[in-house]
Amino acid sequence: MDLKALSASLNLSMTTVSRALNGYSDVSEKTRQRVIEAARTLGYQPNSVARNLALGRANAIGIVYPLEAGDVADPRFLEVVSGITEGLAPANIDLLIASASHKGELDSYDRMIHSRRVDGFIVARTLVQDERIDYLRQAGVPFLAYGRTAKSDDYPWFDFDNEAGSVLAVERLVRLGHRHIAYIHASLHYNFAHQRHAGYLRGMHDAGIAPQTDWLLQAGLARCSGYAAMEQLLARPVLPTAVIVDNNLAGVGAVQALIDRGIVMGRDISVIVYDGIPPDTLLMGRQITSIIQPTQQRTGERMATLIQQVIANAMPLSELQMLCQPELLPGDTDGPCPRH
DNA sequence: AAACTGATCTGGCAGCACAT
DNA sequence: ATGTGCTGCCAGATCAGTTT
Repeated sequence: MDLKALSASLNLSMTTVSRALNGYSDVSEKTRQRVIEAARTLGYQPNSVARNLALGRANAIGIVYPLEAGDVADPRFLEVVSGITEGLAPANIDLLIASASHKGELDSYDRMIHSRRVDGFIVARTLVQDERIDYLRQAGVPFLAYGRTAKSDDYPWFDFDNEAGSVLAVERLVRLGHRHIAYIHASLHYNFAHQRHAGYLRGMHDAGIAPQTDWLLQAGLARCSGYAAMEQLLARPVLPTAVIVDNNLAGVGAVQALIDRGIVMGRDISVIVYDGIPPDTLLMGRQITSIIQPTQQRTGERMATLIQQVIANAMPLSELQMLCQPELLPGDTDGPCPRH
C-alpha cells in the first residue's frame, strides 16, 4: 500500500493525502480523520527511500562504533543508547549503530554520509585527540560528541565533569583518613580517562599527598583487565588502603579480584568505582561506593534532544555544549582507613 | 477563506537510441 | 563492442495555483 494506492482508494489526490497525514492545516479535520483511518486499516507505511528522496533527510542518526568484545558488554553504553532511542522515537528518527573496525572507522562515516543514510552522528567515547571529530567538522556533517576532546570549544558535545568526579572520590577517601590511594585507569588516550586521571592528581595534590607511581595502573576497558590490574596492585610490597577505578568495566574485575582473595571492601581496603557496578553483573547485590552520572537513560534522552537541535541548526553553539556534574553515591565498599 | 490538486522536484539508476 | 547522453521511473513533499 503506497501513497498512490491509498489516495486512489479514498478518491483524493496524493497531495491531499500526504498533507493530511503530515499535519498540514489546509486539510479539513473530517478529511484528515478519514485519511488516517484508511491508512490504519489498509496498513499504509510511507516508503522511507522515497521519503528521504523527497525530503532530503534520512530521519536517522548514526553511531559508528568499533565494536569489540568488551564494548558490546558495556552496559552503561547500552543504557545511553536505549535513552537516545527513546528520545528520538517521538520524532520518528531511528538510531543506526554501525559496527566498524578500528582501521575502517572513518570509511564507515564516509559511506554513511555520502549514501545519506543518516542526518547526523553521535560520536561516542571520544579521544583526547580524535580524528573522527576533525573529520566530521571538516566535512560539515552535523554531529554531537558524547565526551569532549583536548580542544572542544567549537563543536557540540554532551559530557560529564570527569575531573570533578575524581576529585569527589579522592576527597571522600581523604576524609576517611586514607592517604595511600591507588588509581586504576583506562588508556589516557580516552578523553574521559584523561580527565578523570587529572581529577585524581588534583584531588591528591589539594590534599597534600604525592601520588605514588607504583599505585597508578593502566587497565584496558574490560573486566579481565581490571581483575589483572587489581592482582598486580595486591602484589606490590606496600599495599594502598584505598583504590579508585575509573570505569565500570575494569571496576567489576577489580572488585571480583578482591572478593576472590577474601579481602573485605570497606574494612581491609576501600574501593570507589567510577560509574559503579552495572546491575547486570554477578556483583549486583553489592553497594559499591560510586561516582555516578544522572541515570544513563536520561543522559541518552538529553543527547537525543541535543542532536536534533544540532541538525535543526537553530541554536547557538553555547546551547549545544552541555556539561553535567557527577555525584558520589555512598555504598559499603569504603570506610575509615585501617592504619589509623 | 478554506479545501483541495496538478505539476514539478528530489537522486540514482535502468533502459534505450544513437554515435564511435 | 563500447561509450555517451537522454528519458522515465521510483514515492513521496511541496509550490503555485484552482475550485468550492
